[in-house]
Amino acid sequence: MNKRSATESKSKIINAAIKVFSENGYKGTSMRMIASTASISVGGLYLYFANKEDLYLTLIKEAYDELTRKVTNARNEAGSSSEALSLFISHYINTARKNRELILIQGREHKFAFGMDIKRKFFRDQKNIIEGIIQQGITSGEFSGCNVKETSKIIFCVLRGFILSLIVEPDALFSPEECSNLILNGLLKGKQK
Amino acid sequence: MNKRSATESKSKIINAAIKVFSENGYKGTSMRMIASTASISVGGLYLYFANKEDLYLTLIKEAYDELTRKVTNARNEAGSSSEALSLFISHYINTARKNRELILIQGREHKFAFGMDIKRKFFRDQKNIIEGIIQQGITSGEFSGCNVKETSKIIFCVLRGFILSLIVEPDALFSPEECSNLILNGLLKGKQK
DNA sequence: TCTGTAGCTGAACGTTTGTTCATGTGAACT
DNA sequence: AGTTCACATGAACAAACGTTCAGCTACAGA
Repeated sequence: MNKRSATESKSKIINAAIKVFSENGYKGTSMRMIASTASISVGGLYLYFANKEDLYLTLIKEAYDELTRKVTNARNEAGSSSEALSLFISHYINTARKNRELILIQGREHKFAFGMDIKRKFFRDQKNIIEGIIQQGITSGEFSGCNVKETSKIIFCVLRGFILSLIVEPDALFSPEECSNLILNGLLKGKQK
Repeated sequence: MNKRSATESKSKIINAAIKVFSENGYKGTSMRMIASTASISVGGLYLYFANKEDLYLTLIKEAYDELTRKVTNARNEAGSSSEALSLFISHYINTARKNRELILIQGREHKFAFGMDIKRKFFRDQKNIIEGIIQQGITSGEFSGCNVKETSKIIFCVLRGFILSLIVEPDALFSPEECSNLILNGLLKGKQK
C-alpha cells in the first residue's frame, strides 16, 4: 500500500464533493472547485470518477440508500400503529437532520431527469411504508376510516416539506413529537391527549 | 408606437425565461437559450434587462407577489377559524397549482443567498397568517390548546411539501379538502366528521 | 421620398467550463 | 541502487458561457 493512499484520496474527494455540490448545486460546481477543496489536482479526480456526472450520482445514491435503510427499520420496532407512525416520522426527521449536507444536494439539482430513477424509487418505498401503517391501523380499529392513499400523500408531504425547510429555512423546523401529535389526533378514532 | 413593439418583445422574453429557467435552473439556463426560445437575438435581451440576474429576479419577484396577493385574501372571506384555515389551504394549493411554472423556478436555484430576501419575507408572511388563524381559533374555543408556533410550522411544511411535490413528483399531489380534514380533526376540540 | 430613431442583430471578446494526457513522484519490491 | 507502477500533476484544448457594440432594419413624422 502506498503512503499516497487511493482510498484516502477517494474519500477526500467525496467529502469535498458533498460540501461543494451542497453549496453550489450541480451546474454551479466546477471540477476545479472540488479539486481544490479536496487539496488534489483536477486530473486526480478522473482517477477515481469517470466524469462529473459519475461523481455526483455516486453521492446521491449513497445518501438515499442510507436514509432508506434507517427508516425502514422503524416499521419493525413498534407495537401499535400509532407508535409505528410516530417512529417512522421521528426516524425520518432525525436522519434527515443528521444527513443534512447530503440531502442539501438534491435541493440544487441541475435537471429534472437527472438521477430521477433513484429518487422515484425512494419516494415510492416511503409512501408504501406509510400506507401500510395506516391500512393496518384502520384494520385493527385504531384509526378512523379514511382515504389511505390521500392521507399518506399528505403525511409524506409534511416530511418532504421538512426536507425543503432543511434546505431553505432551517428555523422552520419542528419536532417529531409535535408532528406525530397533530397527525395522530386526526387519525385516532377517540380523541386523546 | 412601433410595429416592432418593445412591450411585446419584453413579454415574449419574460415568457421564454419562465419556461427555460423552470426547465433548466439558473446556471443551467444560458442567455442564448432564452433568446432563441423568445425568437429574439441575444443582444436584444440586454435592451430590456441589465443582465441575467436582473431578468431572473424580475421573474421570481412577480411570482411571489402574485401568490401572496391571492392567499392573503383568504383570511377575510371566512366566518369560523376552521373555515379560515381550510380556505387558506385551498387557496394556497390551487394558486400554487395554477402558477406551477413560475414556482418551478425556485426549485432550481443556483445559490442559497440568491433572491433569498424575497423568499424569507414571503415565508414569514405566510406563517404569520397561519399563526393568526390558529391563535384566534384557540381564543374562541374552536381549537384545542396547542403550541401555536410549532403547529403552524407543521402546517406550513405540508404546503411547502406540496410545492416540492409540484416540482419533483406531480402524482404525489393531494386535494385541499383531504388536507384540511386531516389537520382540522387534529385541531378541533370535539371530534367530528 | 427622405430622415430620425427605436428596435434589433450577431460576430467578437474575455472567461470559465469539462476533460485529456504527457510528465513527474515516491513507496515498495528485487 | 535500480526498477516498477500506482498515484498525482497542471498546462492545454475545444466548447460554452455572459456581455458588448458597431451596424442594420423598419417604422413615424416631415
